[in-house]
Amino acid sequence: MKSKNQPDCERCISRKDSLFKDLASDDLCHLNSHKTCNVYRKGQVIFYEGNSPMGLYCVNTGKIKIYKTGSSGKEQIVRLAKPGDLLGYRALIGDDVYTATAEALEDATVCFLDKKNFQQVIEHAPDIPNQILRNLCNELRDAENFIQSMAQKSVRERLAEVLLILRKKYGMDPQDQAVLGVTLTREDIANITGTAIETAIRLLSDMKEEGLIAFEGRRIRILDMDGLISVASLDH
Amino acid sequence: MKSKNQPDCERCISRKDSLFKDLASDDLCHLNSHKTCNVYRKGQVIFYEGNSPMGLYCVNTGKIKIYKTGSSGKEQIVRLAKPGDLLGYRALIGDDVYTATAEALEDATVCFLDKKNFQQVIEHAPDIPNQILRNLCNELRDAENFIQSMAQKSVRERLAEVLLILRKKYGMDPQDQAVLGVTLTREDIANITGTAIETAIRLLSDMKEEGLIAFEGRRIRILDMDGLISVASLDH
DNA sequence: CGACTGGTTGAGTGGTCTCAAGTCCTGTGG
DNA sequence: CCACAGGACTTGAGACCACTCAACCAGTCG
Repeated sequence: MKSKNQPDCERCISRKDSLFKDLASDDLCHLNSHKTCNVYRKGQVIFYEGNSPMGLYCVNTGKIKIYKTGSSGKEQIVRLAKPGDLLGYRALIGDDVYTATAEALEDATVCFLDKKNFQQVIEHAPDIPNQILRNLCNELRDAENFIQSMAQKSVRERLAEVLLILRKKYGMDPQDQAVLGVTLTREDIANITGTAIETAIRLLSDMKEEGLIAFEGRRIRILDMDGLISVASLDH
Repeated sequence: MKSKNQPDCERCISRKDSLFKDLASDDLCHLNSHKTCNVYRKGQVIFYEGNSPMGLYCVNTGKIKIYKTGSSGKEQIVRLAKPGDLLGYRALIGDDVYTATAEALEDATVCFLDKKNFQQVIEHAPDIPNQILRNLCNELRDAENFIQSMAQKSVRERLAEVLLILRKKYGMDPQDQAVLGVTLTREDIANITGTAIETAIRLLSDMKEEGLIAFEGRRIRILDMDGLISVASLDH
């Protein structure tokens, strides 16, 4: 899985979105020389729920899902990651095992920085913990919002909300600004929404009938953003 | 609402459970002289969802619920607090408004430290952000666990889980180690579990019939801990 | 060509919600 | 002291949303 050509952090296009965006040139060099970078094919796992963290992952390219597996075997996706996002720092900082599994939604390159070198990078860039702090605050807010949605909204509302979350997280297709910038299987969509596959399919079809969205293969075109927003919060 | 006798941080019994447990004596003095302490009666609100944070709250005595209000007016309790817990730091650090309301479940004293003094205390005790970081990690983990429960478990399972969470958070009655250390209304229990009041009551009654728990007024006695644990995760 | 994965639709069941009625308890005022 | 009001709690009945099971289709890959 080890890639031959290690990406250069200094030239990394996703770095501008990451915690390391303000790193000085020589610290960046240190980071660069101590990281290892791996390629994961679609469906491969970056780390498993229950395992101990050895370091920090940084997504270079590709999209990742982070999910928990229930006793019945059903996945619940609790977070999504894109280039520039860090993975596994909750367990690392909290001195905990991974409480979820990270899996590539599409072919991805993910850099790895071990615990010791992460500490060293932090010493050179003391603002990084602050940024992680803010990151965690946002994730906690999102998580609590989602708890409320799960508790109080119908599946239809949540499904519309999930489409809006996907848009916010991954943006739109650069070639076509009305098409979601991520393609997921129906199963993944159901596993974010927290519903059965069949229910997700039925409700997506309903939205298609209502002219809110359209399907183009696995891609989803948003036809009526305001309509989606209103379904996500007001109906019921 | 201002209390006459400001509690002394140096003697604060809840401080040993808080972020300030390792503060040096003179820093503690600074903290002490810059905080204000208020008494809230049962049902009174410490801060409201949507408002901007002015500082940090620290629970001295009493129990607090933190909840979000849905469009239908129904509360979803997303967190609980006890003496020693900090409130409002997510919004403060994340430079965000409060995304939930904090309300006293019983008469409570809550200290307040404004933003500026909080910064000063941090400068004197640089380990505090690290502790906040770890705190956030734990809260995020708990929140993600709860998302999974909401998504995949039946109300019955979640209700048993909530009883276990209450036990973990508030412990047992010091007078009687089999009785939960917190008394909530059925409505609050329903609002943590994410269900209707009537459903919560029905399922609690079922558990009583099954000999898992017993009611003593509003207090809940746990008769079969292992049984509860198995209901919380295995049944379905 | 089969096997397999992802997607779709139908039918039936049941868990959970809502509405409604009624009881119990506590505090308050006459 | 009693009557009453109001809040918390309980139970019943009916409706409906969402789940499960099952069958089937379309595309892909070896």
